[in-house]
Amino acid sequence: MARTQEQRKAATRAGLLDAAADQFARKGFHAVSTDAVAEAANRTTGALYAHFGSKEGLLFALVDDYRDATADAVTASVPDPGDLDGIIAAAWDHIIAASHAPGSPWLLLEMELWLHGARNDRIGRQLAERYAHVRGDLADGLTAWAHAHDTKLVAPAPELATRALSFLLGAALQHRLDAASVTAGEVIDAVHLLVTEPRRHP
Amino acid sequence: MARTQEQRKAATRAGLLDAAADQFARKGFHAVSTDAVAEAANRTTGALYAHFGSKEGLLFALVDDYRDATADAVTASVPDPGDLDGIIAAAWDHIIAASHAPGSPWLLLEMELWLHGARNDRIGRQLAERYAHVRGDLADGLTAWAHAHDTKLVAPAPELATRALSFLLGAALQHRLDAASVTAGEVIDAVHLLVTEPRRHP
DNA sequence: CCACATAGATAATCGGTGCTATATTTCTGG
DNA sequence: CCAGAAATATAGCACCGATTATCTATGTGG
Repeated sequence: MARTQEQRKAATRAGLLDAAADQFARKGFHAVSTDAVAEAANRTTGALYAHFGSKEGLLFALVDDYRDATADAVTASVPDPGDLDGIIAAAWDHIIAASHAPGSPWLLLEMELWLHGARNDRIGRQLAERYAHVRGDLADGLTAWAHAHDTKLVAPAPELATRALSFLLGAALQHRLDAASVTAGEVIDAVHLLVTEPRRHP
Repeated sequence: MARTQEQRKAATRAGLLDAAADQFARKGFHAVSTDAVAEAANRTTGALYAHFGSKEGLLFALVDDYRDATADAVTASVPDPGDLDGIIAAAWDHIIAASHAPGSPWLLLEMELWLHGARNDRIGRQLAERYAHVRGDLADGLTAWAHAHDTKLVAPAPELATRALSFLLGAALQHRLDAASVTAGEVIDAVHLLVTEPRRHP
């Protein structure tokens, strides 16, 4: 096990952040003890405090990492930009399902962090950047799609991106509480409607 | 002060619930102590525990009350069913602004409770009912509007209600982190688009 | 190999918090 | 008015959890 110090450090840091993400998502920041996070990462609070200084520092680091890491995860998971409905369906799947690790409560962490962002300026700014980044990627995807299909977008791409993201988020919230209340088909229809030229004439 | 016991009790209960709603919204359930809630209501933890038995009991009661109280607040706040854009604008204002008490973090409480609902079956069911109720009211409003204007809705009213609610929620989330990222006009346009027959000129 | 530096583990402190047992105030029925 | 009941207050306990010194292990440069 001749790991370099740097590797060791990075591994613990990553492990702690992963554990924190998981626990914070499942139980909420304040309901999770530093011991619980450390134990889940097979480390101790000593390591945690050496890395992050405080429990809040752990949260800040998590938000930072989170912003950089998952920013383009949604858009990257999209298969190919051929079929718009396919893209929407993939995005929807990605949001409501755990995406990466099965059972990982993605949406829960998203909302947990959103709440902290709404209550803490520093976190709020980080998240705002993150959302802006996601919208940017989405907007790029839309313009690329429109270009590839020789279609004109009904509104500026950034606005359409905001539209799509808004709808997907809100639908996911409702879906989580009552899966029957929102079907994938309805989501696809609605986002399609928000983004494309109306097919019918007045 | 010859208040009857019943009045006293009811007032205390209401005061505690109000204080809990406010504090939970601002800081989060686990970050708020029972003492803090009691003090904010000018009572003591003795009264709190006599009424709700436990801190979690207070949360349950809050969710219950919340469901019944604010269910039709959104739809009731709508001025008159004449102008659809006006209705949407009012709903949007209601969601992003504090609605009732100025400065009351409505959306924060909404999301705080949503998180607890996603983590706790009992709360989740309550909230699911609440959301269903809101959608129901919204759907009724839409059918009434369509009827009054002799228009046909593009899809079944319940689906349109889900659409509108989805978009409004998701837009509110983004708006809270970055007010500039979502404008009222964009919201109105989008919801309009989701609900009405496509038309090229106003 | 060996001193040093760095990463991580241990264990104790200390304030805070949920909750309970008991006292006190406030109403009600006679 | 006055018991008894109901609503709320008071005080304190038992525990937990964030933080911090301090100690041990692990890699590193000479």
